Amino acid sequence: MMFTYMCRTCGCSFRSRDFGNVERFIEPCILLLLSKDSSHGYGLMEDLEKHCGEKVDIGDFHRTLRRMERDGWVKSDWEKNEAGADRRVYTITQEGKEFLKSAANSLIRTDKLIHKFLEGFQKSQSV
Amino acid sequence: MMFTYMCRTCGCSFRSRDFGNVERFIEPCILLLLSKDSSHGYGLMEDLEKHCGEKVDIGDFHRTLRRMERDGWVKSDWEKNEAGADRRVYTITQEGKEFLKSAANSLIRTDKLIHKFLEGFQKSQSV
DNA sequence: CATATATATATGATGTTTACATACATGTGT
DNA sequence: ACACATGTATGTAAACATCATATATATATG
Repeated sequence: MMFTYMCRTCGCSFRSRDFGNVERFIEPCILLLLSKDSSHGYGLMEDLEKHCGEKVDIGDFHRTLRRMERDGWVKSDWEKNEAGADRRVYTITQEGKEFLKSAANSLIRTDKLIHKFLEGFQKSQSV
Repeated sequence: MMFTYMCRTCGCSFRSRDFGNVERFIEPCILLLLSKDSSHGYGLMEDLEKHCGEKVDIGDFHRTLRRMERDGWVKSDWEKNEAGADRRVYTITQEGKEFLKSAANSLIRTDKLIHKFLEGFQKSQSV
């Protein structure tokens, strides 16, 4: 999620990330989907765009899945695919389920911080 | 905000960031404070820990303020200080006020994404 | 059959952000 | 003289994100 700004002095455009990104938000989103059913990377994409509301970079996405396996949240097995290239099918682990729970708790805390900020902001705007 | 994990293979402990951080959340928090009154870095700390709820690294914090000035959200002036080292006093700019508004809007959107996730998660847990 | 397209996974290069340590300067209290 | 509080700043390394590109297979189309 990048943002294009305009430089105030020379008028050149520069890029910066949009604001409000939750770091690695994609991970609990993936785990929530996998907690319902095992799936493969490419197939998770469509569901993710529905659930996360954001476009996902496919390269980054696969790298994220490999890291999640390294971290123990998921495991993978290759599956033969008649209709195209073979698939690596990901399954959530017990540790992944526990991480999903703790991530949900962290997100509740994050949500409170955001609310606290928005409350203060709205108060300042209504003056 | 770091988190200590235990490695599953060798038992060593490794550190990773806690989950749920909003990237550069500190920036709109600073701007919200400065929209009420100009202040200097060190002095903003106490208020920030109240408003952001998290500890702030002072080195990182000053670097953030310098970047925010470079980006045009704030401007600074040196102020003589009888009771210690001189202070760099930051004031919000018009552009900073506009960024604060757009950041608030982004955070409303972020909040919706988190809610969508938490709803799905709670549904999956109640089965 | 050559080419394009959809499905599918992976990596290289680069820049940004964060964490932690450390440096530097001034004034106060003992 | 020394510790401590106040105050700002930088060096370094790891983690993270972005964008481009590589690789492979199956299907559709001219």
